Amino acid sequence: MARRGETLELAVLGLLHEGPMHGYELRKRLNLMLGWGRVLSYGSLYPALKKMLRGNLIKEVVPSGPQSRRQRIVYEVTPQGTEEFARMMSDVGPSAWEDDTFDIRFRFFSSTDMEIRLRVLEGRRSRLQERLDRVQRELSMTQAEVDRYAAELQRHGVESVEREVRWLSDLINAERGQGNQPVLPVTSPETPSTSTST
Amino acid sequence: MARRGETLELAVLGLLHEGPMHGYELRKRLNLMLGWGRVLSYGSLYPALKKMLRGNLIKEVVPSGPQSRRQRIVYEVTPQGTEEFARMMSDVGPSAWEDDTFDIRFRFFSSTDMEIRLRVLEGRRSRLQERLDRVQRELSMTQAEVDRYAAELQRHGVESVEREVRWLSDLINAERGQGNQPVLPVTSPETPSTSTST
DNA sequence: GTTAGCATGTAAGGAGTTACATGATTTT
DNA sequence: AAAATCATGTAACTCCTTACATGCTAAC
Repeated sequence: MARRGETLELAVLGLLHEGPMHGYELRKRLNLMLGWGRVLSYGSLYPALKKMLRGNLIKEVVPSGPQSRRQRIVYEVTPQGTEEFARMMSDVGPSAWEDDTFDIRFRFFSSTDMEIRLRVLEGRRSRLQERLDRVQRELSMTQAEVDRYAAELQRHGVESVEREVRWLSDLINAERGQGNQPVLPVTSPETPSTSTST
Repeated sequence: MARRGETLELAVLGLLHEGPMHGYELRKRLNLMLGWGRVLSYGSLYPALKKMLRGNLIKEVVPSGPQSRRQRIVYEVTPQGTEEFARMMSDVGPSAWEDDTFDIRFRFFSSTDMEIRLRVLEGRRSRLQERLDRVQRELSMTQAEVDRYAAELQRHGVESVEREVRWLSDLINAERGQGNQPVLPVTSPETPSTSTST
């Protein structure tokens, strides 16, 4: 059911699976992936880490060297953490193709199997398709007086979403054709606007 | 200084300037513009309307017809509301080119003059450019082991932001060349990836 | 040795969601 | 007349940010 707030946990567990890290470092990496603009504050991160410590998902690493270079607290994943991460990744509910969550799941796709990946990609795609349909429908009703800038914003928005749909479709094909072709997914030099008229 | 939370107020005032509306209707329109996926809950909207009522930014409209078709409460903007809206729109601070806020400001660009519009567009553009630079810089450092999916996500992200930068540039040019050309801004069939190497 | 930036943390508060609760109007 | 959906509202809670507070370590 993926309660809200698992997003950060998922991201942290994913990153820690790539190696032990301290909070400050985690934040830097999270900021690179989280929503492309947002920055995560310490006020969110540290309490979350504390909570995960209490839940035994992660544990503090005792630095092996003699002089410990104390102060920074390095975390690593516990077996329970690994289990929980796997559970979260394979728990494909509607929230998995939400804007925020999708990126994080995608980022850690290597940790799941193709079946899950396909379900997430396809879920995301139909979610976007729904949005397009909804806007298109809504647009044909309000048609009357349209502000110039409002219209331009709609146009650009629709185009962006259509673009992401194409991206997802390419990825889905790549996953399906996996084994035959080189799996480097796409980088198509922009599909030349395959008529998207109503 | 645009305190956070003015976003919704701005959107509501903007919409109400296009005509009186009741809350339910407002929500529908807000959902079409707000963040392209998010839906605004009543738990946000109605308290916000109450607050704006108290602040005299909007007022209830007494339905003119004889049988009032009661139940829905139609709002319209007060002179103070118009004033406040103008103030907000011309208050161009860093928050004006934040993801959420930018779209709403753009949506109501018709209500401001070119000077403001240009400042918002240019601000947004440099904000995006900063992001790109930051990622590019960060990317050259972490270069080591890159996960396939992580890399693909980065690639797609960078491409999307670059795309938006081009869009903004076109709009800026359209604003500047305003009066000469027909101002319908662009719809360029995808600039063929002008090398964005370091 | 002092400034700059690394590193961790907490408390208060904002903005919005969920869930709940209710009643009117339109459709079937 | 029942069901659907329009329409408004409130209370509790969640997630996150801001602002504050503190100490270590590296550079100059």
